[in-house]
Amino acid sequence: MTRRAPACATDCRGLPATIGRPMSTPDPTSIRVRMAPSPTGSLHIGTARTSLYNYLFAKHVGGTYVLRIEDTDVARGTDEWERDIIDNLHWLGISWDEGPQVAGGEDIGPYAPYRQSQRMELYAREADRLLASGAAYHCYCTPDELEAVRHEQERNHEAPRYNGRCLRLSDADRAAFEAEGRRPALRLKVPPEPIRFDDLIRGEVEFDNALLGDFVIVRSNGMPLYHFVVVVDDEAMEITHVVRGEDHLSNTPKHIALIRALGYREPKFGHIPLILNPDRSKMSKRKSQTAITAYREQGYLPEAMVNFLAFLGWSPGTEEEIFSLAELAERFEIGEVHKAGAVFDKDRLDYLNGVYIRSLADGQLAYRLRPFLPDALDDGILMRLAPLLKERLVRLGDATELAAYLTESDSQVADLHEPELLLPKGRSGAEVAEALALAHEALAAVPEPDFAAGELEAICRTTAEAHGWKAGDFFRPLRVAITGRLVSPPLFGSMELLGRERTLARIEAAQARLRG
RNA sequence: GCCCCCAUCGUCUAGAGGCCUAGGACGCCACCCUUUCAAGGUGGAGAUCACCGGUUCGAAUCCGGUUGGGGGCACCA
Repeated sequence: MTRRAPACATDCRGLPATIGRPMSTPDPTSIRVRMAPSPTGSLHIGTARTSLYNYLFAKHVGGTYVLRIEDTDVARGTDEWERDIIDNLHWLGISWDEGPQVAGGEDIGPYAPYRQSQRMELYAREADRLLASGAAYHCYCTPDELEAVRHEQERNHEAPRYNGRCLRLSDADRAAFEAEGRRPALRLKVPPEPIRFDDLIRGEVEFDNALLGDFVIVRSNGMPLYHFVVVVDDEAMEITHVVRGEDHLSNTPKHIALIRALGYREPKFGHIPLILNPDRSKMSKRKSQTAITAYREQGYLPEAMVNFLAFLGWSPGTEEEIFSLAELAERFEIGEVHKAGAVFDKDRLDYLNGVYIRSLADGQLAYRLRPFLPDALDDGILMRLAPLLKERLVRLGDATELAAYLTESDSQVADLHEPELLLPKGRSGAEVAEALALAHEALAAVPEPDFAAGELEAICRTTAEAHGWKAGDFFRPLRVAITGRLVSPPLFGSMELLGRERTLARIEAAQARLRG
């Protein structure tokens, strides 16, 4: 329990009551949104932000937030990723009203199950309906045949789309294919009509479905495909607003075609801008760090991450920039979301993380630092260490290096530096050895109980001054001797934490190094 | 290739016809503070609002085009 990463900072299960709006206002026009991650990898930054926007939208309007696991492609390792996704969403403080609350756990909500792999019957039934109504038809084309057609089309500069070969198969043709052992895929007969919809973020958008071609909705092995399944589930779960990434914008006309064929009610769509790599392409693993876990492991705070993510593509229209999750939910308007993509600016995340770290109370910081520091440092030390580190942490993980001198042995620390590192500019080894001797003498005179930062600083300053040393120059060799580094937490606090005995021993060791 | 979306400092953005000789933040550069590094303070550089045409007394803001960027066009999700 001691080494676990910090749990989500807020109540994971729901927003604090301070949100200013009753959470479960029974509204007849009740808004239902969903997040449908696919457990094919660790929670992605983009997925996290889409989840966040859905969450903020739902909370803002008092709607219901559904988590649905898009595990159509039941592959190995799915459970692991599902766990990762749920854990990290919780870590961010994002909660949902319906869906699996715990990885592998029971689905909670009136529309359960919320895992697609468990809803196959429904998909099969809906597919049959489409087939029966003539809105969909069997296609016996093989992948090779399809590819050949595609190549042909490319050569002729035509749009690469299905040529409708199987649209009018005779029973004899079908029987022949079946006899060959071919199993049919199911294609939607896409009506060649213009599709327009009013995007929550972009306004009116129009596509021409005549350009689409009949797409496959159920594979020849019986597995339903994504476009079909989302539409069926969204209807079944009575989703009213589909808020998703812009990469789905051009998929929307397919979905609308499906919705019409199935006789469903059309939800509102909102397509949020993509998060971009520094080169402005869609943020990808290849070019950026995309796993939320990776940020968590480095010691980014969930509050900072949420604040940062929320502002990639949205702003409250004021110059305020620090917002808690609850405050974001209060302010967030889906219609204010930008249309253009936003580059993931790590410098800005770093800055925000620093702001949040500095705003933490010492006890909170100590608690959150726990997973990043060795067990050898007990809670008492952590409490005293926290204020020393607070001003200089960008990530919690940076504490590891800053506090390393505490757990390293005296000889390790000595080995960390060349003797030259001890020398301030313009000072010789002999002079510095002299200074260390003076410091050692002065510090040795401080009895154990008085060995505290204030006292140590006073003594060292007096000593430096008495011997014509500039404070900075006098402190440098001490810092290097004690921490083995040129950069450290404040010197006297560091000494105090190290303790009298080890402090003196390290100064002696440094003196020895200068001599030898 | 086809379709769709987008376009304000390097980055995130404010701006919804006159308040803009375009504001803030990050980053960057100075200086101050200072025991290192940070943090903090002060100041600075940085955007002819992609470009070209309209509309208007007046346009970053409205319209059209161009260019550029992005996304999508699978028996992946």
